[in-house]
Amino acid sequence: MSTDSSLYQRRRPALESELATIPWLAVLDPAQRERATLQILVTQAMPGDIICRTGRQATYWFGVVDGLLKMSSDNAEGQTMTYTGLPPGGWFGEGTVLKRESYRYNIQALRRSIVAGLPVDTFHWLLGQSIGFNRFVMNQLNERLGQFIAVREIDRMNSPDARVARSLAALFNPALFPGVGEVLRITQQELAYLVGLSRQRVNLSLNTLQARSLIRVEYGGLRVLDLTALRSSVFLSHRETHA
DNA sequence: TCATTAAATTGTT
DNA sequence: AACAATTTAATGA
Repeated sequence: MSTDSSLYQRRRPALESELATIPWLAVLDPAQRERATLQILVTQAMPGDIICRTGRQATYWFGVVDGLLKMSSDNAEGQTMTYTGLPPGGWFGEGTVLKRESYRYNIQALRRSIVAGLPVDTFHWLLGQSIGFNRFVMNQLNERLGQFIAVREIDRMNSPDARVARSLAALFNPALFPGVGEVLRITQQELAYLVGLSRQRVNLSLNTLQARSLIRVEYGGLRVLDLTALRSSVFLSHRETHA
C-alpha cells in the first residue's frame, strides 16, 4: 500500500460499466462516441474531497457515475450556501464549460463517489459535431434553471416537511439524474446536510412523507412512490397549523 | 454457505 | 448530543 495514495487523484479511463451510466453517450454517433469515450477520465472521490472549486478555470465537464456530491457556493459574507445534491447520472458545469470560464461553485463529495470528466475541448468538439449532444446540453441547462428556481422557493418555505419533500423531488428528477431511478441511495445524515436541517428533524419528515405514501424509507436509501406529489405537496408549517 | 463480528444507519429521547 | 436497536458488510471456518 503506497503511503500517499490519498494525496493523488488517480485518473484512469472509464470502464464499460461506468460508460453505461453516462446518459449523453447514447445520443452520439459511433465515431463520436468512440472519441468521447477515449477522452473521458474517471476518478474516485472520498468524503470531503473537492471536485472543483470556485474560481478555478474549468477544465472538465463532470458527471456522477456513482455516489453523492454536493454543489455549494460561498457568498460575500463567507457563508456557504448549498444549492443541491448531485446523485448518479448527473452532469454539471456545462454553463461554465460552454463559456470557458471558471467554476462558479464548489463540488464536494459527501460519500465515496466515482466521478467522470470530459475535457472542455472534447465538449466543444461534440457541440460542433452532434445535434443530439446539443439537444442534451440545452435540455440540461433548462432543467437546471428550473431546479435553481425551485431552490429559491424551498429556501422561503418554513415547513421542514416541505423543504425535505422538495429537495427530494429535485434529487429524483429523472431528466437531470437518470442514474437514480426508483431508489435514491442517501443516508438521513447526508440529506440533513443538503437540506440544512438536523438529522432528527429529517428523520421525522421522512416518516411523515412515508405515512402519506409519497416515499418509502429504506436502510441507506429512499424509494420514491409518488414524484408528482412530492414536487407539489404543500405542507403547513407548525405556526400556520395553529394560527 | 453459514456464523460471528464490526461498522454503518436509523429511531428515539 | 447521546443511546439503543436494526441492517449491512466483512471475515473466516
